[in-house]
Amino acid sequence: MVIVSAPTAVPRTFTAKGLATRERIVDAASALILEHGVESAKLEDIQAAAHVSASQLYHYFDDKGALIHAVIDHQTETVLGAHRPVLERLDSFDALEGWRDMIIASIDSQRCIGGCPLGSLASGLAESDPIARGALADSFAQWERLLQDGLERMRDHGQLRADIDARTLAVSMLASVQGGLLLSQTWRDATPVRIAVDTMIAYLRTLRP
Amino acid sequence: MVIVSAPTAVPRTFTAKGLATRERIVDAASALILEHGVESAKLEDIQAAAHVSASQLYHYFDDKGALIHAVIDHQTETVLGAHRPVLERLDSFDALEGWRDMIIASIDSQRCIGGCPLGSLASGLAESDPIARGALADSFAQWERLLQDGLERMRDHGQLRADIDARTLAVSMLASVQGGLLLSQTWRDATPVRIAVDTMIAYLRTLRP
DNA sequence: CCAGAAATGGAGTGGCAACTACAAAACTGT
DNA sequence: ACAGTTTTGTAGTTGCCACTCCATTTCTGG
Repeated sequence: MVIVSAPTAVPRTFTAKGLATRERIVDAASALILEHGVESAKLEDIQAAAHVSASQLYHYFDDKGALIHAVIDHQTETVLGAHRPVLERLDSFDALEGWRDMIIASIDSQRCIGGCPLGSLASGLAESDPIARGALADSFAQWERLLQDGLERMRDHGQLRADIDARTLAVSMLASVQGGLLLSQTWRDATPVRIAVDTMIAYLRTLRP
Repeated sequence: MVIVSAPTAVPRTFTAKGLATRERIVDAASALILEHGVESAKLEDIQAAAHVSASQLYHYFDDKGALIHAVIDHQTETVLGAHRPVLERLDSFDALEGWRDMIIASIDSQRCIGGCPLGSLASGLAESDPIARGALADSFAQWERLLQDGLERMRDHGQLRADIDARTLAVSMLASVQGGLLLSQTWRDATPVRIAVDTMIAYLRTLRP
């Protein structure tokens, strides 16, 4: 059997109703994946949670991988969407502590289940889905960028010395958040992430002019 | 059907040859799980890598879960076994940098694949296997203890102020390592973990007497 | 209002991977 | 040497779960 015409994916067009259904699926998948892990989340459960049938799921996504990629995009928007407004206003240590409180409130509201939506996805997909790893690498890069810009703003506001390396500090803060959330998830206790971020903030205080 | 006698697991006894086979299986499973992730690692591949048949695998382990628990114990011993001798000699900033170099050499030798063996297992099992989560929580606690003791030794050697909170700093360092390794794994670049640990060391330098 | 398209229902099916059955071989202690 | 035990080989089987098929209903544009 020879494929004659190019197998270009038909550019599917969705109605508003269709898009709403698609969104319901992604929402349900995001929640179940966060709660049970990427690999343990079954499509059947996602269908039930989203109140859709199997045919609907496959109407909107080619396969499970495509759904997971949509979940990555969704969680990236959710996480960055929550952090962006806070980090874009970063200009003082008070604001920085507000950011820390947001992180703690977030993990606390989940009872430490699931950890960081992006961190869990990254860890669970990095070695089995190269495309997913690339997408998550990009998500982390955006997050890091927000932190870097925020730290530079703090510097420009005279809160930090002029010679700080904002990029290095941003990577360190992101690592502290991710590692702290992993420990909090494993220990089922929000303390570690609070300690990790507080320690980074304490370090930044030593970098005041 | 009523179970009359208590279903106490028969305390199986293995010969030296049997234990060697069991070890081969755990070694192969550890490597494949690190390379492909917990859920993606197939028993069939593990059998092939360990050169054992299915019956052998089930002779030594009740099921896949039991094998994974053995892998957790194995990786805990591998990681802590590597860090223990270094952390037990922690008494200076030079020694601390030696520890950092060990971590970087380790992730580099794996080409950033798999990240931290314990971190990946924790993230992949925390929401699907409570027993595994508990075991890994304990592994992290032991690791943190080693760090805490090391920091206290540095303090006692006059390298750190007397009023430092070693426990808090140990948690922060562990979080930096874990978060750094996750970023390194995702970005396929050892730089993040180096930055994360170096930043923590820089902070400790501000805590000298 | 009516054709074509999109959305949905629901009962499949196929493949894979965890797990089992059973017998033979290799070992161990006496 | 031999009885019992441990180790191993081979060839299944079973259940789950991602994915499919086709009919039906609902929607949209002209």
